[in-house]
Amino acid sequence: MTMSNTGGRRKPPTIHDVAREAGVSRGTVSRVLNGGHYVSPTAQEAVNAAIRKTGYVVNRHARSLITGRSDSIGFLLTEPQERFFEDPNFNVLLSGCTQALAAHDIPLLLMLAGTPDERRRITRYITAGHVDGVLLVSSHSGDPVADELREAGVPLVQCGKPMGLGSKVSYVAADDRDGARDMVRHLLSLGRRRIGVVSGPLDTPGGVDRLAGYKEVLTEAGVEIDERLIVSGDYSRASGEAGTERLLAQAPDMDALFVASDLMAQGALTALHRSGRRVPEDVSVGGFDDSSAATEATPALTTVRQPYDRISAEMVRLLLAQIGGEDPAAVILPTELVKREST
Amino acid sequence: MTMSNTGGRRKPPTIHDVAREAGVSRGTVSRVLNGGHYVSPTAQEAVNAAIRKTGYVVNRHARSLITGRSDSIGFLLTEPQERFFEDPNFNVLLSGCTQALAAHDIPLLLMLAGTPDERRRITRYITAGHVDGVLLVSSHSGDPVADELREAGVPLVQCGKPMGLGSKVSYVAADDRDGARDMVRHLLSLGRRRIGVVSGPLDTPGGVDRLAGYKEVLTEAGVEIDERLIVSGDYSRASGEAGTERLLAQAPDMDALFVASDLMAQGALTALHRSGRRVPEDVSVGGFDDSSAATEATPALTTVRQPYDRISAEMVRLLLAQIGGEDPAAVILPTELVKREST
DNA sequence: CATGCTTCTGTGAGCGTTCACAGTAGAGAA
DNA sequence: TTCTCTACTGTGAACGCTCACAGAAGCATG
Repeated sequence: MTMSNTGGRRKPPTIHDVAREAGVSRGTVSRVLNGGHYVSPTAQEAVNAAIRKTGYVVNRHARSLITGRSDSIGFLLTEPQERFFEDPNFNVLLSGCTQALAAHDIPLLLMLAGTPDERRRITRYITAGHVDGVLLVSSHSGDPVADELREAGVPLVQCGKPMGLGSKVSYVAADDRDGARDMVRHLLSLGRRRIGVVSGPLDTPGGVDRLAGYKEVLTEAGVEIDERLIVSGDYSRASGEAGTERLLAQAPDMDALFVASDLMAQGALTALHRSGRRVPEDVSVGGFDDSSAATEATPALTTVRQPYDRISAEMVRLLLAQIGGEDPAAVILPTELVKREST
Repeated sequence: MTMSNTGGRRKPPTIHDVAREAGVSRGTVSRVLNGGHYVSPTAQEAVNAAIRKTGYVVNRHARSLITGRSDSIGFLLTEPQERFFEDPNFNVLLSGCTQALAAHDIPLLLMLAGTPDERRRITRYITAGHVDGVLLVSSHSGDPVADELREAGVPLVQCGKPMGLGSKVSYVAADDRDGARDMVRHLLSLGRRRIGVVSGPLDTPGGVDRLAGYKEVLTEAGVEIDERLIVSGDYSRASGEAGTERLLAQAPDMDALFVASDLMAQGALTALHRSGRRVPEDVSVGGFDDSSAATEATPALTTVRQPYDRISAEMVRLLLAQIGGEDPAAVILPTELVKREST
C-alpha cells in the first residue's frame, strides 16, 4: 500500500532548488531552460552550473499543464497486426521517426489501431489533446481516422499520398510514378518485352501511380499494354504469390515481372520457383521499397529504393512545423534504382 | 506565431465544468473518476451523465503533477537498429505490450537505445521519472542500462532471463531448456543421430539453456556429444548462415540441425541449400521462436513456439504489480513444438 | 534633468488535478 | 436525549512550472 518500493526513488529537485542554488529567481531559470533570451551571461552560467550540480530535469507534466502542449507525439498505425509483423518497412519508419523526434527531446507514443475498438479508443485519446500531433502510417488511404483527426484540428502527417485531393493534408511520399518508370525502363533495357506487373492496391495513389509509371514507359517504348500481364495485390507476401500465379496462368510467356513491393516480390519468387522458372534467366524480377526483404530474397532483388530515412525525417519536420502553426505541406522524395541479382 | 491553427482546437472541459454540470463538487467528480468509493449512487450517476454530456476527458498532466506518477511506461530496446529491422519477434512483443497496456489506458513510449549516446539520453529520461516503469528487451544480458535503472529504483521487467543471478530482477521467459529438449527428442525420434546445433550467444542464459537442453537429451539417449557439431551465433540470420557453414566443414555427416532461432534457421537453410543438401531429406532442421520467419521459410520450419502473446501480457502484469509496490518476480512459460516441413 | 528605450530580473497568479481534512446528515447504541 | 459511527460531500492547499507584468538598471536622446 505504502510506496516503499525497492530502491526507493527520492524526490527530484525542482526549478526552485535550482534557482536557490544559482542565486536567481524561478523566472530566470525558466528563461534559461527555454531558449535563454533576455538572460545575462552571468545568470546563464550560474543557472547551468546549478542544473548540473543538482541534476535537475524539468518536470514535463508541470510544464505541459500550463503550456497546454504535451510535448509528445503519436505514431499511429491503422493496419492489421499481421501487416505490422510481416513488413520490415514499418520498423524502419518507426525507428526513423523515433530518432528524429529524439533529437527534439520529444517522446513517441506507439498507437496500434487494428480493430474498430482500438480506433475509437485511440481517436478519443488523441483528440483529448494527449499528444500534440500524429504521424500516420496506413497503406489504405481515405482512412476515416485521418479525417476525424483532421476535423478535430489535430496536426497530422501521413506517410504516402492520401486518396482525397485537398491541400489541407500533409504527407510525405516517394516518387512512385518515377520509381516505377525507372524499373520498367531497366527491364526493357534487358531486352524483355513481356513484362508483367503485380501492382499495389488500386484504391491508393501509391498503387495507381506505380502502375501508371509502368504503362507510360511501355507506351513510350512502343510496347503494347496487355491486360493479361496486369494484376494487383495488397503489398502482402501472400498476395504477391497469388498474383504471380494468376499472371503465369494468363500469360505463360512473361519474361519479366515488376512487383510493387519487395514483400510481394518475395511471394512472386516463390511462385516462379514453383513453376520451374529460373530468376533472372527466364524471368527478371523487380521489386519496390528496398526493404530488408529485398536483400534477404534469393536471388537478391533488384528494386526501387524508397528513402525511408529521409521520409521519416521529413514527416517529423512537417509535423513539428504544423504544430508550430504552419500550413500543411506535401513532400515528394526521389527514388533510386538498386540493381541486384534478380534482373 | 499565434496559435491560429488549421481547424482550431478549442479549450476542453475541466473537472470544474463537470462538477458544475452535475451539481456536485470537484472532489466528488474526482472520486467518481478514481474508483468511485464513498460516492452515493445519485452523485455517481449525475457525474457520469455530466461527463458524457460535456465530453470530459481527464487532463493527465494535471493528474500526474500531483500524483507523481506519469501513467505511461517505456518500451526499451537496447539492440542495434539492424536487429530491430530484421527480427519480427520484436514487433510481436511490441504489439503485445502496447495492447496489454492499452487495456489499462496506459500509453507506451518507444525508446530505441542502439548507440551509447541514445542510451545516455534515455537513461536520463527514465530516471527523471518521465515513465513509471520500463519493459526491457535485449538479447545481450547483463545490460548496463538495466543495472543503472534498477539501481535508480525504476520498476523494470525484462524479456528473457538476465545473466546475473539476483531475485531482485523481474523477467518473463519461455522455458528454453525444455523447449530445446523437445526439439532434440523430436529429431532423435526421426532416427537422426548426428545432430548439429547453432546455439544462441553463450553469455546469455537463453543461449546457455537451449544448448544445455540439447546436451541433456543426447546424453540421456546415449548419443555422444561431439564438439564439432556445436557452434554459436547471435540470433541474426547472417550468423545462422555462417555457423551452419562452419558445421558443414567440421562435420559433413551431420543429418539434423537444431538452430536456436528461426532467423538463424533461415540462414541455415540458405547455407544447406548452397551445399547441395536437401531439407528435410538429407538434413532435418529445427528452429526456435515460431516467428513469422518460420512459416516464410522454404521449407516451412519445424520450430519451438514461444508464447509471445502470453510473454508480453505477463511482462505488463509484472511491471504494473511492481509499480504497485510488489516485489520483482520471474515467470517461465511453457513452449510448444510445432512440426512443419523441415523435419 | 526628464524621457524613452533596451536589457535584464523578480513576483504573483494560475494551469487542472488530487489529497487531506473538516465537515454534514442519518442511523443505531447507550 | 446524547454520543458514536458510517457514509458521503465540499474546500483549500498543494504539485512544479510558465506567463504576464512590474520594475530596476544602464544608456542614449530630447
